[in-house]
Amino acid sequence: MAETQRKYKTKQGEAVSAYLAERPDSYLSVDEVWSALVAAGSRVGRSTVYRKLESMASEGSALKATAPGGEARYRIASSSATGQLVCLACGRAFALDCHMVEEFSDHVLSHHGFRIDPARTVLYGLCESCRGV
Amino acid sequence: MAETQRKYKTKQGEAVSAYLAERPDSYLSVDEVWSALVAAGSRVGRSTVYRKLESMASEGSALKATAPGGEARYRIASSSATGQLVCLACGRAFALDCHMVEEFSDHVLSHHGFRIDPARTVLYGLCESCRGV
DNA sequence: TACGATTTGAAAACAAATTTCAATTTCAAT
DNA sequence: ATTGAAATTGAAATTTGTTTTCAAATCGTA
Repeated sequence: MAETQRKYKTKQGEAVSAYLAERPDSYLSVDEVWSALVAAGSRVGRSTVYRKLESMASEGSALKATAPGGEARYRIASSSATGQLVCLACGRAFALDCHMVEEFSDHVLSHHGFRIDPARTVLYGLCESCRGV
Repeated sequence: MAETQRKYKTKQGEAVSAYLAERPDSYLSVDEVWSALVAAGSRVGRSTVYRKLESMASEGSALKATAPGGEARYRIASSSATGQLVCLACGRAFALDCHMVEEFSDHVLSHHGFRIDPARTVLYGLCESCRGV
């Protein structure tokens, strides 16, 4: 099991969360984060990036979406998005900022007895460019 | 790439879809299906179960949900449901039959440019009994 | 039945994520 | 500043889930 808390601040951990924070609306894969950091000169291991992103997700400071290919993607939690979209064609993830998300989940809760957790839910479909229009 | 069409009927393929049809409300992992079939006496390979479930999902006769754990789960496509609910606590799956699903996805398409595919989307959250009330 | 096309399945290949563990780093207490 | 216990790192190994390979078996049509 991955550790859920980290008590010491480290350069590597800071670099990861800083990089996520720089891209508030992108869902990034572990390797994207890792290779960007390495390209930028910080020497950090892949496993450290895995660990940091996972711990951010479990403490709520990052959102995690599992893309169709199977790899996890993360985005910083501070943005205002209410939902998560993943394109089945290109695999890219998008943040959805829409008042209807809350209306819809409220309705499902009151009328169907199920409390949707939007942070854990990924809406799959086709993004604008993959729809061919 | 997995084949998306199958032209010949085979015992193994029939066994897989028959087993899924026997459990209309369960999301089953590949290994659950495979070991149940083997336990029941039919000699079938794991790869065949993978292939058949994947082809059922892509032709629409099964629904695929990638669970938080990371492994894919499949359930037979049910006729009237407009959405799929999976409880994060107990793991059970529920069919959601709700007019707002269509309203919501229409809105996301027209206002946000993303066509949600409800058959491929699983809404995660807490079911009535796991909410403890 | 005979034939070409499809499917099977065991094993190998693959890919993403996790774990291992010795070396390093952090931070609080001197 | 120095110490040392606890936490973190990272390269490599391992695990886990899935896909591919390819020869053999099976399917369905002629």
